[in-house]
Amino acid sequence: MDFKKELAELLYELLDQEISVAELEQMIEKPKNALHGDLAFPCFTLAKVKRKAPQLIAQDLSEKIQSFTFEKVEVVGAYINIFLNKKLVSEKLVNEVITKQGHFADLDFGNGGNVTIDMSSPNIAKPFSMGHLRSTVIGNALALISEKCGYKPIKINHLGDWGTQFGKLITAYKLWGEAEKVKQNPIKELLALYIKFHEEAESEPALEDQGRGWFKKLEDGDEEALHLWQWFRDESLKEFSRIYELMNVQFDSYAGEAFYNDKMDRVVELLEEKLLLIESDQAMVVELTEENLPPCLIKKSDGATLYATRDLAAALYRKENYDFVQSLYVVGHEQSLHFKQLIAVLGKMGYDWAEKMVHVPFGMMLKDGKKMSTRKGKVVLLEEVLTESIEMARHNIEEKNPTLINKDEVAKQVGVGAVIFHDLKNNRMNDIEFSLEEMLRFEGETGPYVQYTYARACSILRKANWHANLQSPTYTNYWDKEWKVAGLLMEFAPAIKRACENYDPSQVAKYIIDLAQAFNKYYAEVKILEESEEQEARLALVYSVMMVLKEGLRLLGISAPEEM
RNA sequence: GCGCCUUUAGCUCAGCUGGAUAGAGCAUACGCCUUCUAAGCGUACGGUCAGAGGUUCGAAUCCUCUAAGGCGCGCCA
Repeated sequence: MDFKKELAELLYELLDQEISVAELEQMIEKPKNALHGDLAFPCFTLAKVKRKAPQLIAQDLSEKIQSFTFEKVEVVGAYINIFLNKKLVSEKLVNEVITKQGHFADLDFGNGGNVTIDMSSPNIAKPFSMGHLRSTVIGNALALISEKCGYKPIKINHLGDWGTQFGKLITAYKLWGEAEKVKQNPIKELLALYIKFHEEAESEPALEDQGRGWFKKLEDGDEEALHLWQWFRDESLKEFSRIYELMNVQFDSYAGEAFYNDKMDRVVELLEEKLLLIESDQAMVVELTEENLPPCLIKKSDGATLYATRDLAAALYRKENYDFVQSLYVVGHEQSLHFKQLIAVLGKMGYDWAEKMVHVPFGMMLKDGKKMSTRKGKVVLLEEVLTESIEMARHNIEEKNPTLINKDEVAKQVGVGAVIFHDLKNNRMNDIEFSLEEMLRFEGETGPYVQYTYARACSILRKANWHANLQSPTYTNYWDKEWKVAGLLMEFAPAIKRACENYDPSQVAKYIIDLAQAFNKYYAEVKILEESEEQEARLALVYSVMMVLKEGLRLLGISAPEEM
């Protein structure tokens, strides 16, 4: 179903095999303006090789291009504009969707290779903020997309369940905490303690030392410290799982930072063996001057380990356990340097797989133009946002479709879908200014818009009592009005490929918006349920759109209600 | 100071490996439900693609510099 390639092969022969098919394929483009056809071949570059005016070359070539696939070949200036045979192509595409259904646009370049995805990774004893939403939602979409491309994703929730903040938290709890209050409202209470610690520490610097002290005890296996830590962790996980359930995100592993506690000595030993570890101001570091990077800190002066140490241990563990062909880290871009260092250290250790590790950075969620800070209590809680969004969806249902049966379920799908889509529709590097209003917008380029389009398509099929028939029907009509929609079906696979290769789910989001827009225009223009000779073909097209929208939403981690 | 990222319509953003008059959504104004879900569709309005050089037949896209904003730069993660 690759018309670009077909054209390239044709041109290859016409141009006396002087330019490779691959190169020609590169030169063929998709015109922005529909008046310019479906494929275009600019002849400027050929002018040099052929030593002939590009317009003449275009004219010359156009006369020789003949194929059943192309219904019209036009020359405009130096461009050859090619119009695909709408009927042939549309029918091919629609029939392919009907036969493959959800597997339409499946790709196989992943070759079954394992891809570990480090994602979500909220911090224990802290609320699940909007910031964590990005990592969760992007990671989940990347997992689904890479699976669609033939990889085997392994989603790892690298929980922030270790580190000096636990020392601080234990200190705070022992000073001001009450067991009852924590039991009643764990995250809120623990967060309050954490904030209080930082407030007090500003005037009482000794607290910081106490915090470090308690963390050291924790690392050394002090019973009281361990007990409190376990308790904080359990309560937090309970709260997180509620959110994951709401968003329909599952993990293959919850191995967080604490999991690597007993695996770090080995890293330090390996570094020593390879003579990479050197002392600097009583701390142990790996110098990265050759790589033009600041040194990577492996051990603090008090002997305690650091983030980098744990991530090295995690990388080794993942390589040994999953033998990944790619290892993704969906982590905010403020940690870019850390990952550069991490990869550089692994490279210095002689692991060639270090280059298979990819930091997938994303912009920050801002509040009033500034980064949200847990310590200052300036966070927006994801659960509250989701709850509001669901309520809003519910409200809309009551207003627009009061007779709907499973209102709660649909409200959940739409509300959550709005939040996820809002996060995924733009380039992940953009910072997002948090705006509840924006997030709860259900019109225009939004998740609910796509879901709504899907529901409309479902509704037509339901009323027509149309079911996919694998007999590969033939259609007698022409596909003029349908062309914009049908032609878009062939863009689905390329969009998925782009999304996978660039770790960019927004490619899929943009594609389904385009398809939904095209379909809604068609829907307004053509009364599909009106009896007509084209009806069978039209219903098949509606089915195709329905299928692709559903699959596109699925790849983003969004479910599609059949009615809303 | 050094490094990374960002800058396109009033706002939020697209623009795939450079190609034909720079596209959506929101907002604003007007229009379209006795007929497939109006969470929709249409029309209008809206642009020195931050600025300056350069490469090219051709630059929002590539290179250099400048400006503005963000993030990071050894014992936090």
